[in-house]
Amino acid sequence: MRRKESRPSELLDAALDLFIERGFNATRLNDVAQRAGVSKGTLYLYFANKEELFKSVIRKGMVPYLQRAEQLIDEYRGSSRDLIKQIIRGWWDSIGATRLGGIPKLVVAESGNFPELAKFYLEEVIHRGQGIFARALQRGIDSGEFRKMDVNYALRIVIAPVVLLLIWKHSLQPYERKALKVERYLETHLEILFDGIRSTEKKQ
Amino acid sequence: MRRKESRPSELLDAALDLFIERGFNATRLNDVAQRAGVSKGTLYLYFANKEELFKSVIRKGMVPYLQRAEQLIDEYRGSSRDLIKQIIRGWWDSIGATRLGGIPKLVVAESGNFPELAKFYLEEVIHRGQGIFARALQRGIDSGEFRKMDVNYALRIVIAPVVLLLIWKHSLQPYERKALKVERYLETHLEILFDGIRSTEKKQ
Amino acid sequence: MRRKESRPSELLDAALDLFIERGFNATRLNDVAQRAGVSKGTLYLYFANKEELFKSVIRKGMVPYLQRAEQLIDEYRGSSRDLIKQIIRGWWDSIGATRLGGIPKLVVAESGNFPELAKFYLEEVIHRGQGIFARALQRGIDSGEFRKMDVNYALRIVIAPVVLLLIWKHSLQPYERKALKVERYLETHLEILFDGIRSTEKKQ
Amino acid sequence: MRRKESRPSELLDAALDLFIERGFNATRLNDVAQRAGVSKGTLYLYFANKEELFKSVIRKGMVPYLQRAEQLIDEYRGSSRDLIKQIIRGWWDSIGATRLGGIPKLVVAESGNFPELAKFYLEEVIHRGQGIFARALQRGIDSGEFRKMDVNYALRIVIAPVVLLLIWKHSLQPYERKALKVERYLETHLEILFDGIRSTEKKQ
DNA sequence: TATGAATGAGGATTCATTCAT
DNA sequence: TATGAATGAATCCTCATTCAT
Repeated sequence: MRRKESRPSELLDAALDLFIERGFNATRLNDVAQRAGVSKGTLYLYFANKEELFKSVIRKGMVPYLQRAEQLIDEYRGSSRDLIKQIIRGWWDSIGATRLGGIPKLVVAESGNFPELAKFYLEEVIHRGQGIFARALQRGIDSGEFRKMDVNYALRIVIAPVVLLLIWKHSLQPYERKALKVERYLETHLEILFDGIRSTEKKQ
Repeated sequence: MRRKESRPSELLDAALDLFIERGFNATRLNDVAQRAGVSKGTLYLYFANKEELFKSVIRKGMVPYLQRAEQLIDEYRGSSRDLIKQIIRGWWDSIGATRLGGIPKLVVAESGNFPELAKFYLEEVIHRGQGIFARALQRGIDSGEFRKMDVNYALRIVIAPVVLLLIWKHSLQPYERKALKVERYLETHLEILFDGIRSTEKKQ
Repeated sequence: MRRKESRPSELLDAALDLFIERGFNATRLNDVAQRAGVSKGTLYLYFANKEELFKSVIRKGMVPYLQRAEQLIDEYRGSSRDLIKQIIRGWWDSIGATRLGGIPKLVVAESGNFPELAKFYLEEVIHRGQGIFARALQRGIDSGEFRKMDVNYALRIVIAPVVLLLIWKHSLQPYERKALKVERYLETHLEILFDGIRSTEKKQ
Repeated sequence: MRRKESRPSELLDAALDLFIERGFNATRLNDVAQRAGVSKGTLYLYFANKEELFKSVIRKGMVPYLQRAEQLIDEYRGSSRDLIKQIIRGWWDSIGATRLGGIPKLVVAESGNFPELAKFYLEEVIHRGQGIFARALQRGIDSGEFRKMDVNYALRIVIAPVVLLLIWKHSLQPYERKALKVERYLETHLEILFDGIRSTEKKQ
């Protein structure tokens, strides 16, 4: 079969599965090739080496969502509270609940071995994601919905439980007896959060 | 000739350093041995294989702190708010700011490859740590300091920012331009948290 | 679309360049194809495999000169000394100073891996070349110009410095600080040679 | 078996055999190890990689002879003609007729792939060897035995037939029907040579 | 004829583990 | 106990060759 265009995507798909399932080191290129239904050599037609394949997997996985989130925030008309809720829920639905949710853990695990990847991820994903939350928080402060705060630190507190949930799900959760109820987890987080950052100025 | 009793401890120390610095796979037993000042063969007198060494490193690292935290909570007499603050600050000071802080990231990264380790860590460290926060939160609810809530989920929200901070510090932080101010980060977290979970019943 | 007749020649040209530049093993068929402006597959339309291509390159390179040298000796009317001079100078000008000069080194280097090529080269090039010098020397002996000698050995002494010069030029010379003056080298060789083989019978 | 000291030498011996027999590329490290009676991994205890092994083989092979030749020339008391004869005959006996005789061809064949080796060989072997002949020739000129000549070029003519003989023996000779009589070859060379360079000044 | 995507055998290299000393 | 030389399984990567189009 000969299909140059669709190949890379198929290879990345197979690679994503295996990298998430086994990590970088334990993933055999042979297995990636087999899962994609091609031979080992074919991988090398599209990716210079294992490392480049890995980086491509990460790149392809995260960027699309960020674009959608940035668009949402540009167009949103409701309360900032609802905006943040929606971003987080959307995040979970399109990343967290899918295979892509394994990427953050993967990046964390391999950051030491791939400085270049770490930098790329930091700038193209983390900083960009932080920017989204910074804007959402600032929007709420400006509107009087949220109290004044150091946005750069507050945003980390907003994000942390969700990121850790992702990491958890792809590391220790599988060994846990009872499943975590994601819905309730996020709800608890958002409740505490919005109570914790609501504006107190005009409240009685 | 060194005392044989201290030998395993020296090996674990050297191994901890390297596992944290390079991860499990990239750590060469040769280097561990060298750093401990012994030969490669000697490692095998004390640990059956690399995997056992790794598990021992993790075991030794985390348990002592938990004991202290459990003791603190038994004896504490002040407000629950202060108790939680103290646990978190103590956690940071005795774990987060030391080499041991690298362990959570390490466990997360290798959990897929070491199911047994994952289970051990889950039960001996995570569950035990969660228990500490569960008790502290319940204490506050019982005393009317905190509002009623699902303690099992709330405790995760309490812990998440601190754990993620640890993971961050040992993964992507090193590639970040400007350092994160831990003090302010924790402060922001605690402020939002205590505002978010304070009891509203009797407040004016 | 190019004329099909010239295609093989273009391929051989490209191959010669690369074989001489990099040797047999280090020459990538991909590069040969690219340099000839065709695709890799096309090579296989004209040559069964890399080895056949290699042999064709060698064949094509050396044979034409030999024909000219044989013709020269048939027709020559001057002294044998001048004849030999002319053969050697012609050899250098039409082979040594061109890309073809790299062939002897190539054959020497790969002879162990290509017995068939070695045999071909031995018979079609070496023996034929030796025949030329044998005739030239015998001609001089017969005419009383040169002293009697074992022509089969003497011819090797005549040839050796020139062949080694070729090999040298394509192996270690490139790493040498100062260039060798070919003109003077050949001159020195011929001077010693003709003094060494001149007839002494009727002198003074 | 454990014998750190003698190991490298055994490995180099095995490697020399195979490199000469098959060339660099076609030599399998596996075979080298087997011939030396060790495992593949053991090779890497003593040589960083195949290239280093190759260079070590060359280094070890040639240097010892040069030292002996230099010593000979320092101490020699007879005629320059006999000195040169003795050097060449010694060269053949201790290098040419042994396994070591394959090294020049090897170096020539691989020079393009190993610039570093080429430079090393050029300086440590070729230049040093040329120096020996330069001194011997100059000695003869000074004593009036040889006529005046450009020593730097003449020495190459002296050496060429011997070097080419070595290369020949290890490349195309094996495919030749009848063996070359080395003795007569060298004799022929020396005869022509000494006749060609003898002093004519006072000779009657 | 011509293409170039796909193949897969083959080999260098690494390193956890063993074991004779 | 301690050593460190020796092992060899395991895997990434290359590239000549094939063949569907």
